Amino acid sequence: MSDRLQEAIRLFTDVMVYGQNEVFRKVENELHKELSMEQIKMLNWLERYGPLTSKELTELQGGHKSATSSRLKKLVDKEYVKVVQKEDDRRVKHVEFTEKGASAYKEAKEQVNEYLSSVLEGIENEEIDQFIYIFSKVKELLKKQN
Amino acid sequence: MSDRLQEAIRLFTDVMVYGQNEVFRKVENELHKELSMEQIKMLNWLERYGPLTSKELTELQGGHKSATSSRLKKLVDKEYVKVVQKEDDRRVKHVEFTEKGASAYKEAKEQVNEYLSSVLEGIENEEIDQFIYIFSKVKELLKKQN
DNA sequence: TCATTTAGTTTACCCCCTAAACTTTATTTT
DNA sequence: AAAATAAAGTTTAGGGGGTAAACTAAATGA
Repeated sequence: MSDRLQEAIRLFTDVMVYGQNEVFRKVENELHKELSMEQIKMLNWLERYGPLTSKELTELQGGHKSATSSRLKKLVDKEYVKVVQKEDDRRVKHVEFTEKGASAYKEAKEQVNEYLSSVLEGIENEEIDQFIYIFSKVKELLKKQN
Repeated sequence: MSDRLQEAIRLFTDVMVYGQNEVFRKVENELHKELSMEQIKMLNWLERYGPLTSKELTELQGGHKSATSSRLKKLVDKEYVKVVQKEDDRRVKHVEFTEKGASAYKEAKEQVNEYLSSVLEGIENEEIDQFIYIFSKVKELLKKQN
C-alpha cells in the first residue's frame, strides 16, 4: 500500500479522534448539557423525516433496536418527544417532537453550529471548495460500507 | 455566514457521524472484540510515548482522571498492561505493556488499518494530496481548540 | 384456532463519562 | 518535628452509550 494512503489513514484517524474529543466532549459538557450527542442525532433524524417509528429510527441512526428503545425512553422522560400508537397496527409507535423538545433541539443545534463555525472558520475561502469536495467523497465512501 | 461554510459544517458533521457509526462500530463489534475503541486509543498513546503515568495518559487522551483510572483498571484486569510504582515517589505509577497486551494491540491496530485501507482506497490517486492537505488543516484547527 | 412473525421493551452485561470525595504519599509551612 | 497543603490516583454516585437474548403484545398466515 502506498505511503500516501498510509498518511491519509493516519490523518483520517486523527481527525476522527480529535473531532470526537473536541466536538463531542465540548457539546456534551459545555454547550448543551440537557442532551447527549446520540440524543441530538436522534432528534436530528426526527426533524428531517419525522414522525418516525422505532424501527425507522434504528435504521437511520444505526445500532441495535434496544439502544433506540432505551434512548427514546430517556427522551420521553425528559418530555422532549411523545410516542403515539398507530391506530391500525398497535405494535407500531410513531415518535414526534413535543414543543419542549423542538425548542431544546433547536437550541442545541444552534450551539453545535456556532461552535463548528468557529472551528471551521479557519478554513480559507479558497479551500472551502476543496473541503466540500473531499468531505463529500469521504462521506460517500463511509455510507458505501453497508 | 456563507452558505459554503454552512455546507462545510454539515459535511463535517456527517463525516464525523458516519465515521463513528461505521468505523467505531465496525472495530468494536466485528474486527476486535477484546478491546474497546477508547482502550485502543489509550494503548496507542502507550505505544508512542510509553511508559506513561496516569496523569500523562489523561493529558494525552483527554477526559477526567477517573475515566483514565477506570480504563486502566480494565486493561490491568485483562493483563494487557501492568502498573509499576515509581521508586522515589510512590504516588506515581507508570503503565507499560505486557507481552499479551502488545500482541493484542498490534493485532487490533492492523485490523483497524486494513479496514480503513479498504474504505479510503476509494480515494483516487490524484485526490490523495488534496485529502492529506485538507485533513491536516482540519486536524490543526481541532487541536487549536484547547 | 393455532403457529409464526413483527414491533418494541426488558434484562444482563459490557463500555463510556464527570465530579466530588476519599486514601496515600510527598512537599511546604510553621 | 509536626501540621497544613498539595499531588497522584482510586472510589463512589450518577449520568450516558451499546449488544444480544428473552420477553410481551399485536398482527398475519396457515
